[in-house]
Amino acid sequence: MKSTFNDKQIQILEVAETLFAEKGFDGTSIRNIAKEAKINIAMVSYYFGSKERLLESLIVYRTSDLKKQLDNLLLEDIEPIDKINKLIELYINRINTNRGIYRIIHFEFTSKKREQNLHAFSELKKGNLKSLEAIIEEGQKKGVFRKDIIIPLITPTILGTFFHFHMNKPFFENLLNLKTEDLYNNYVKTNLTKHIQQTIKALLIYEN
Amino acid sequence: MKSTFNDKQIQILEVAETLFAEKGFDGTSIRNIAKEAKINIAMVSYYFGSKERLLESLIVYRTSDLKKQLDNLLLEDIEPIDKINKLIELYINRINTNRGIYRIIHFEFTSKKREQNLHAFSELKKGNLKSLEAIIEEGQKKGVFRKDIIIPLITPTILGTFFHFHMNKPFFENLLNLKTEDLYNNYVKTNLTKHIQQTIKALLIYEN
Amino acid sequence: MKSTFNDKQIQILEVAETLFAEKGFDGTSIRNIAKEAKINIAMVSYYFGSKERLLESLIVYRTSDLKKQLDNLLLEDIEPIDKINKLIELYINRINTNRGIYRIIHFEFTSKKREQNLHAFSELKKGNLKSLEAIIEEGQKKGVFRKDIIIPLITPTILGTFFHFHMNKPFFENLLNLKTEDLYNNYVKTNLTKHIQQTIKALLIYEN
Amino acid sequence: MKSTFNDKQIQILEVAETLFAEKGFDGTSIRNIAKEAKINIAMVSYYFGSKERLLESLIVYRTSDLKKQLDNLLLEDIEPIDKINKLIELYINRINTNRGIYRIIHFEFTSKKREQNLHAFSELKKGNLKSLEAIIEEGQKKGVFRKDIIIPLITPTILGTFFHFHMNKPFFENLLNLKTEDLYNNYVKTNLTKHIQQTIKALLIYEN
DNA sequence: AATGAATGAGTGTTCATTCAT
DNA sequence: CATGAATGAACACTCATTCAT
Repeated sequence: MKSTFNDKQIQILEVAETLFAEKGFDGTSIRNIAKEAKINIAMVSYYFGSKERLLESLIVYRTSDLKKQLDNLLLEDIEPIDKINKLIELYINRINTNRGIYRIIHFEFTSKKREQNLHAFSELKKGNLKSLEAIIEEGQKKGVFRKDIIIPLITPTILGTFFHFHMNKPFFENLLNLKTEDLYNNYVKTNLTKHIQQTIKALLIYEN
Repeated sequence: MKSTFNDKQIQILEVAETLFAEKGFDGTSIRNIAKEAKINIAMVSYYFGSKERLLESLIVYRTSDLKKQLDNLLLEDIEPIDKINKLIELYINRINTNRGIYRIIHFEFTSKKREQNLHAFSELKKGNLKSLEAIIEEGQKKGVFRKDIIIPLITPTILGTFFHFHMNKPFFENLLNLKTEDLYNNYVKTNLTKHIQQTIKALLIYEN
Repeated sequence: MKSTFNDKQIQILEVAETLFAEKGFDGTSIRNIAKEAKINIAMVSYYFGSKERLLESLIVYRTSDLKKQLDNLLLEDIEPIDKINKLIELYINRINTNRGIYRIIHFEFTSKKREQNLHAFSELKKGNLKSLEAIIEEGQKKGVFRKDIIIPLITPTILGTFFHFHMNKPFFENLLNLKTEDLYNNYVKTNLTKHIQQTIKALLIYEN
Repeated sequence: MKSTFNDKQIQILEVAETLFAEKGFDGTSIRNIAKEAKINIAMVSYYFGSKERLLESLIVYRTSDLKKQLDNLLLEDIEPIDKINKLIELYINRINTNRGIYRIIHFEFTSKKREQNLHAFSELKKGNLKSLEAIIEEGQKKGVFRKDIIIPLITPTILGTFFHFHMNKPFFENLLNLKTEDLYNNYVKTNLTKHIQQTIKALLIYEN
């Protein structure tokens, strides 16, 4: 799919992403965005119609290629548990790289106020769940995963663990002595990812 | 600790809690609060100094007795795994009952903008972690828990799972057919709690 | 009835009256009013809620005592034709003195956009019509007025003639050589008033 | 006079007429016009120079043939009073048919802000007055009209009555039970026209 | 101790117009 | 000749806070 956003729109979207992530949607003013992006205040309304629709555009802009990545993963010829591990890695890597947008999604699309706004976003979540179901059912057929799994609760554990860690970044930076951004990122990519993979594996495989 | 808030302050705090939870801190105006609480607009500044300090007061007001509950749990004479299960139950029950404040905490104290504001809140988190460490170390000594656990990552899994579920309430209500508030609450108290307990148990006990 | 407007509100109302009359409602900005009245821009919203409601308040402020004047006239012990003449004089004098508000009424409350807004204003018009009907029916009973009068069309002739004259002030000032405001006002009070009185008298009395 | 407006200009003029009549000049934006007329926003400035000059063009476009109609009337071989009646009918019919433009004229060219703008419009009014004078002087010479008439005040009575009625359309629709546009138009063409004709006749003929 | 009045700064949005192409 | 892109200024309105009483 070809992006429908032009250069200036992308510039605005990226500045908006940063600011929304830092200060929240309501905490960011169009003037903030305009100043940071060095564009005229009127441009946001001009290009996106409204601040609200800028947010929607931002979600579309950032999530449009996730589905493709998931589909590719599903087709790989590897064991189910490895698919799960790769899926976790993919999620965490994606979110950690695009921290901004996922933080925004996490914040802004959970309040009653905005929940109904983004049909596209709800569809994304359904698609993600479908992919996960496919993998787990494959594992169940092969007899390696337990059969009494509540699949929709897996995603909250994967994403929730990461988000809670990330949302409390300053706390964990301090606690785990992750003084630089690199140390933090490295911890996420190794220890945190591994923790989540272990957790999910334990849940999927071992008796309780 | 004796509460230092008078009746009117408490009235304001409770209205603020509801509104902050519904619309976020920036999305809630002092006017909203004043109108809802049927008090004068100047009262908020008068009683709390500023909107920001109202938020801080709110955190203090709502979290001051959590520590006590945790301490009591630690002293109970039951198996470590049961303590963990009770801890999970306590957390989820507390958060689910006081959704407002935890949602606020989750939202407002994770952004760069406000992270440094609440020393007290950081202390709370450290205290919580200490309690969890105590239980797990007890289980490790007794030989029932694995020794290679990264304890600080347990909390993100417990709380993150719950939060992610709760943040996507509309999505899961729809997906799991939880049409009423009662059905939703019941699902949280049974299925979701059990899912988290199983997850943590699997993680703490089984080899990987 | 005691006015419910305080000094500052009255100050705003009077400035608004002048500006709305000169430039129309849409042509006048809250900034214009604030600047002219030397008050803060926020005061208009603060005192009246919105620009629209400022206009409503203005109508109420200026028309609230007209009914009383009409009632007094009805009770006078004079001939019907003299009552009509006095009514015309009263109308013209009132409108000419309060040109601003009547110009505004004439302009702003005739467009579809705002017609329904002011119930009070519609009631005023009904009351005026009632008074006129009372006088004319009295004259008809006394046998001095013709019986085939369409009473509701009298008001358009009285007010319409005046308004059309007034709306084309510059044209008539030039045509009739009314170089000063005094000359203009005098012409209205004598010649124009007399013209309208003659017109209505001729209509009410003579056969066609 | 050959129209100097091309098709696109005429399209813009006609949309502008409708919108100006409905919402006033200041209440109508170039965007409104462009959208309604399905043309580019820049077209208005491009074709007419500015929004103000679009209004002027509109007046010219719509009033350019009135003079001709009046001249024809003057040359008819009928009694003066019949000429007056025909003149009234002509005016009301014209205005009622082209309500849009006359409403605009009535609204926009009477405020201080714009009065001086349209020389052409002032000339139109002078021409109209000349025609009326010609008819009345003819009647006076024939001895059928009174000699003490202030001719310039006749027009305000004719047009003013109609306008006041029309400006209070909703009020009279309700009062006179004119539920459909047809009923309203019919009332204007019969009752209102007749009322004005009677009024002017009474004024021109009967002693006071 | 409590509050109504008031304010300057800021909000998102729309305005008429310009200009490069 | 025509227009999409762009803009600075202005719009009505709301903000958190202050202050005299």
